[in-house]
Amino acid sequence: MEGKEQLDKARERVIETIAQNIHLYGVTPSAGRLYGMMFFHHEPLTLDDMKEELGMSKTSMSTLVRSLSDLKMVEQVWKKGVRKDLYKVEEDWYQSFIDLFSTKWRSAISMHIHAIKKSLSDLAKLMEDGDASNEVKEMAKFDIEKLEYILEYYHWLDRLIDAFEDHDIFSLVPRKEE
Amino acid sequence: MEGKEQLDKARERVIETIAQNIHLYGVTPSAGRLYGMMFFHHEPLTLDDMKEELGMSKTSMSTLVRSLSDLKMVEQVWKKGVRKDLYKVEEDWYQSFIDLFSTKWRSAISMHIHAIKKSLSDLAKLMEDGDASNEVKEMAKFDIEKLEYILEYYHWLDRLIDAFEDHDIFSLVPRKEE
DNA sequence: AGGTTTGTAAAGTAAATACTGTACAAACTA
DNA sequence: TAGTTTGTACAGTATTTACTTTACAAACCT
Repeated sequence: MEGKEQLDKARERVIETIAQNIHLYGVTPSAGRLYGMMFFHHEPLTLDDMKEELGMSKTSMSTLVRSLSDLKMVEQVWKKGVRKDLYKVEEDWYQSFIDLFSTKWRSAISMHIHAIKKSLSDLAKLMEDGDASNEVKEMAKFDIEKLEYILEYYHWLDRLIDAFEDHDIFSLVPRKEE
Repeated sequence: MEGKEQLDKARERVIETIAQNIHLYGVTPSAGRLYGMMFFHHEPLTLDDMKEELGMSKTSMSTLVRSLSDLKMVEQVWKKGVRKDLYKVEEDWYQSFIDLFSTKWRSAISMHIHAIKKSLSDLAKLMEDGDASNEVKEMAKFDIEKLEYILEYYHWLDRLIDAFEDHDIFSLVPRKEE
């Protein structure tokens, strides 16, 4: 197969770039390499295929492919007659990007909102407390202001993710440049 | 100072939530704790203040504060008469979020675009190559298609970040909910 | 100038994470 | 039914990363 080397080199370059930047998705370079390899495979792969391609243990393939699935970057496919689990990359990269935000940021936002609300309520009680020193109340007042500001910010983030999930973002930034 | 305990507890809750989610910014929980602690300090802090507050080494404070500065989450301030370096948190969280994307994604995008363009050009040469087998050319054709697709995607990402940097995003998702 | 103070580089240590090999349960095969 | 195959939990090892201690250069102060 004359020319296969050049082809592989062209692929390798892109795969390695993915591996080096995939930390933005919160996974390791190995996961990036796996993803990149799968990207250039036109057919779905089994764990044994991956093990073969990357020269890593099957256990690693299992855990890496799971982490990519959790991020919706890889999906399982079924093919009749095939017993092994098959996986392929999610082809819609725009959607993958959106899913990344949903999965990674939503939970963080709700944790933050929960913590802030609880603290705000505790501080409100403190402001009512007759025993609390004026000095403390003064600080509490500052904190309440700050917490209200960041609460607003997290609500904004939440609406931002809505805009991605609802694909409203494409009206601001269209998929194709005009 | 009656009530100080409750105040500190309310702060601690928020700080710990930041620490647990700061990995989204690509830094460690310690950096998150530092950031959170600084957030509730109304005055700028020196490295020694931080060391004191967190009970960590001064070297760690230096490296952590630098990583937060790189993300534009913390900024250095000057105060006449004070010899030590002073730092405070960037108050505009919306801007910090935008800066996060600029700093973290821009470089990744340009690396990707560079690699893809190079590989596309190599594959184009391969297609012209008389010696290359038809089988290889067929694969190369597939790869070119895929690479053109993801190149388009990265250009979209680039324009997306423009929309953040230019604050156009606020016309789609306003800061305050109406 | 000499003597401090301040921030960070460099080297070493402790802790966390990534990866492997073994073991086994669940699903399939005959 | 017993015998395979397949995916993953678990335990152990290797590598990486986070943090500390020591050391020192640069800036400041008499």
